[in-house]
Amino acid sequence: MVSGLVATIGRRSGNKERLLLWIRLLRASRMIESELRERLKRDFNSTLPRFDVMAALYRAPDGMLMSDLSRFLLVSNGNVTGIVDRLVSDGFVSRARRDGDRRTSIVTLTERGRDEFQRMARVHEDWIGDLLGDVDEADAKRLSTMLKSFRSNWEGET
Amino acid sequence: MVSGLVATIGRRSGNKERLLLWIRLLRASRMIESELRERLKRDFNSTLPRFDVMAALYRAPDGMLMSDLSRFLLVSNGNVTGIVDRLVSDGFVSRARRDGDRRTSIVTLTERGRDEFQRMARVHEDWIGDLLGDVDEADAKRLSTMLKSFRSNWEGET
DNA sequence: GTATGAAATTTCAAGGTTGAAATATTTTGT
DNA sequence: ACAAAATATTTCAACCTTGAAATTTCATAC
Repeated sequence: MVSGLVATIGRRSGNKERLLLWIRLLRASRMIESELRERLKRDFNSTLPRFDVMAALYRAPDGMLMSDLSRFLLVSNGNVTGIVDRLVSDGFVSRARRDGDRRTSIVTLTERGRDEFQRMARVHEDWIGDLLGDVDEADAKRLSTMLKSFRSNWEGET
Repeated sequence: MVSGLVATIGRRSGNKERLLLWIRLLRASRMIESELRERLKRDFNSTLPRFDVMAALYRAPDGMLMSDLSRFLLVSNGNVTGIVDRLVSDGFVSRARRDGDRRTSIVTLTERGRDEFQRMARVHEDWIGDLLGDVDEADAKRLSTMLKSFRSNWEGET
């Protein structure tokens, strides 16, 4: 780390390819997200973030803390507050104060929430199958595997 | 299309794999986006949408119409208005009324805007190389190719 | 030339998103 | 017991995002 060459040395080969990959990755997920948003709105008068929260809660029958939701969904705490607020006022979700620790509240799907989510999930799976129809099963698996390894290796770097 | 089997017939095989792929795709791009957002804020006091607009304008020395930007970036018209407004007030971008058609205005990067974008772009490429470091060059190319075919085949469906 | 419709943009309300500050509660150190 | 640190959540301002309505200007038909 002695000369001005450091900046150059730091560059991996293949960064151009990675940049292109990132652009296409982003573009693909934007297109799909946009289509899903439209359909969720049209058919269920809902949104993707609401769907995500309900999906998380559906898989956790005993409920989740706000911070669990936030961590699992990779979004901020304040964000979850707002989404859950609206889901509560729609009767799909309930907050229960927990004795033992009065800072936290357990969030669960209501009966109505479960029903509504099941209706959405059924269609949602078909939509994805539809939107990703060009990717055949084998490719889907390979892509999936590549993306899986893709955890947050860089967390905590400068 | 005569029986209750229709719903089942409509399903492609491999939808489970596609669903998993979608979840991982979304998760990956969320993680990367979040990291980029943080770094752009920290080092340039900027945001991803601003970066995207500037990148588009950088590649179009003669400028773009608002609607070109909107189409190219896959975001709504109203959205672009706000982002460009803020870039203008920061002196990175300028709107020029065009004679011939007074409905439109040509948006271009200012001198300062070009400089600033170049500074950002240099670092940005390294960031992506860093964040996608686990994907080797060959995989990046394959993934890229798969995602490319991924245009909007479904546009205009029900 | 004048109405009528088309096109480009802006405005606006509602919701999503973050990061930081504020609140409330629990835990820990002494 | 008490102060201080840690934890869970909410609040808030600023920005992003959409879709629909409003505005301004242009093009077309008559």
